[in-house]
Amino acid sequence: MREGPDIARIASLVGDPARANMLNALMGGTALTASELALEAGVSLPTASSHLSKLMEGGLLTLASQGRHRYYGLAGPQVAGMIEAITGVAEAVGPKRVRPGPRDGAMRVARVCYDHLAGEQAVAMLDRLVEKEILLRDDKEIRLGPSAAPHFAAIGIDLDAKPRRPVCRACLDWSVRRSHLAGTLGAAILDKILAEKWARREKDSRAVIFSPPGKQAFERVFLG
Amino acid sequence: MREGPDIARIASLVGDPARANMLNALMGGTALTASELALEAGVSLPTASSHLSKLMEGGLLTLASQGRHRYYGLAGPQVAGMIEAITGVAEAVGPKRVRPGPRDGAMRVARVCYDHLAGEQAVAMLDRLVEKEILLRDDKEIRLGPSAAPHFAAIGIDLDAKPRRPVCRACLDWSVRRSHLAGTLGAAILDKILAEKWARREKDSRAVIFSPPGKQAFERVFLG
DNA sequence: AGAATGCTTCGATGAGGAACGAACTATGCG
DNA sequence: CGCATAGTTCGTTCCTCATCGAAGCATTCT
Repeated sequence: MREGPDIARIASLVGDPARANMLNALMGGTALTASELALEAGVSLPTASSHLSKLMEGGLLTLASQGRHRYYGLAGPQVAGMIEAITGVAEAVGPKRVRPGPRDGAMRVARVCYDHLAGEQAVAMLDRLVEKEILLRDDKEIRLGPSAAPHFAAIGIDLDAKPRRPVCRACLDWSVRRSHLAGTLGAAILDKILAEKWARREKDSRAVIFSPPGKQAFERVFLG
Repeated sequence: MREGPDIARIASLVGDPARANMLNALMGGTALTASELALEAGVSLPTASSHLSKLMEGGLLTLASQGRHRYYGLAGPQVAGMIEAITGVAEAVGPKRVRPGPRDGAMRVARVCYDHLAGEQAVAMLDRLVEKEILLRDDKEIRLGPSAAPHFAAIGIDLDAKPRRPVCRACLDWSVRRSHLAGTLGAAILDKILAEKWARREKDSRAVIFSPPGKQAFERVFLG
């Protein structure tokens, strides 16, 4: 019985289904609030809170308090790498799905990441907005371009009427490995997509399904 | 509550102290019997047996029956990589020892990861092999370059005489946070290092200690 | 200030699972 | 054959820990 780093302690933190679901959700790269993580894990808020404090104590999470919101995020790339490694083993060992189910395909195309759109559609949209210089990206930051306010106003999105959360944020997309648009603007765009009924959210999933006319409309407005 | 690979199941297998000790012991690369693992984990034989069947069922171990002995070993490099990743997080998160003891120093330089070499030496070796284009790395995959076969043949490593395990694999090194070489090639190189007596294995540890002339020889062959 | 929201703590309940001793199976040795 | 060694299975005991409802803080909105 040798003494080493307490690997069992770390592994058992990930070994609870509720906590595993939370960590999995955080693999998207965005920090999430306790209630979102509770929903994600399928447990009540008190239970989630208990799990979160354990994960914090275990050093797997970081906490950013913003007013009455508390955003939990993965503690770092090393933790993310560990989750990825465990996921890899679980996939290799688990029932080998011959075909990646349709839900997985839909998730890759478009899904909800916290409160904004993620997936191939979202990455394409950000690319196009930057290309048209409506948004400007320096390094890893995204800022509004001069034509941003009128452009979004024309679509029905008012950039000024937003709370103090950052308007633009880059959020790393796990399926495409590139950034998509987060922040209040990202959230407002997702709101519009759902309000216009261009797409609907799959029940009990983060997948977002565009209707054929909805997809056309979306592409006309944001990719045109 | 999404459905994915059952990461909690795998993690909880590692999350029990007794099982974690067993897996840790198997990271040495040699297969061990149930009684040895019981001793290693500090539990009774029946308890160990129960744990071992769970690990088997979870697909983390392989079993080789030889007469009345049953040798348990890690199921593959992927599992070893996962254990390393978890160990890395545990070390990073655990009580930060101000001074990394001498054994830790040796571990950082060179150690056994399942059946191949890890640590700074191993990372440097992979870097050099890629630099010389003997190996090619695309994204996260490593493949043999055109000159690989003759190069390794000259050293006495036959790349064709290998089973169906992948020849090259990247394995994330927790101490350096970069990849080293796993797969059958990684295993063959470790074999050679030990066979040539360039280095010896520390008793009851995964540390690998190079002798001064052995280190020179290793660097001439693999870093030259 | 008061109300509403987001989150944590407390307390009670319950289920899963880790542990071991004893009994059982299998292989090897004289 | 019997005896010893290696390992698994069974049954029981026990304890941890996940879970939730209710109540308690904290922060923001009106």
